Amino acid sequence: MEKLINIISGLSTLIGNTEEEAKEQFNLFQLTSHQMHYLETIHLLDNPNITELALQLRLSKPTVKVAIDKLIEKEYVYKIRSDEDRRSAHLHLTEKGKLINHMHEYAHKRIAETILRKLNNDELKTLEDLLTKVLVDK
Amino acid sequence: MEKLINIISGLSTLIGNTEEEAKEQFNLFQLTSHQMHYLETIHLLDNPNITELALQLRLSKPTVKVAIDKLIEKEYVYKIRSDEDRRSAHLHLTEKGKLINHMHEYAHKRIAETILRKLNNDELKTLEDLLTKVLVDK
DNA sequence: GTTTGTAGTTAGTAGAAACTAACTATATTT
DNA sequence: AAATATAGTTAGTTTCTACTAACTACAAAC
Repeated sequence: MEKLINIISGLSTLIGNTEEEAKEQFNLFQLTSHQMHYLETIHLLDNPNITELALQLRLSKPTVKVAIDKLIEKEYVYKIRSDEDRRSAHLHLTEKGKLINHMHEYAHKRIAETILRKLNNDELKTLEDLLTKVLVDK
Repeated sequence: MEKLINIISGLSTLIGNTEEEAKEQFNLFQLTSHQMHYLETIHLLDNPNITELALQLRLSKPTVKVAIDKLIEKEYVYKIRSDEDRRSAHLHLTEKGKLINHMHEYAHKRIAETILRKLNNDELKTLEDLLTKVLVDK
């Protein structure tokens, strides 16, 4: 188990650093880590309304409202009023807002490249199968 | 490559979520994510002084100084004045501050357990060998 | 159709987190 | 030894981040 934990630690560092670098690449356009987290959570929850977002982030609705207003102002997010419940509005990422996902994709691609550089075809196939086994149904 | 990227994405999510959960476990003792990042960076830089820490975090020295004062107050960090340059002081984590590392270790252990549950001995050995190959000398 | 509930907003406030400018104390350079 | 530079600190300010209380508009329950 000791060895496995060390490997996971290494993997965690590799992924963390690569994501960090990717953020810096994309960070040219001014966003705080908090604001990035908002964008990620909107993506994760698949267009939540303010109440759902506040719940997930464990913040009050006014706090989230103010933060979202700034992201709307900066054109990372827009609102669509719900037809089913006209009190409510769903949050969507603009193209600019979706860059946050591209950022993660970019990081993952870079890690994939590292792996491809280190392994031959057979090894790659084996690694994919094993990791798939690890990841299925959580 | 597509398949590999998806696997990495899954792995990244698994690690991210597990670290997140671990943080919540340990979060009983009041620390903001910013403050945790300070502790992690002090560990990463291996007892930096204020100037080095500010440089790494890309913040001004007064900002970092104020933040560190609070962490000292709360007994997560202490300072040792340098003998070589008596203007300077190095930052150290207290036992309480080192919990931040235990937190990561705890997350990694939990991931290891997930893997052990999914794979048999042969598969585990193969996975370890392959990932070791991926991780060596970056 | 009146009451009660819910989504979102507005206003006001408190504390945290960032900055610049200017200071003290120690080191280094000339 | 005087001038310059560097580490850390202090003071003052601005912006960000969070909250509660109270409001509007719509929905649901009675």
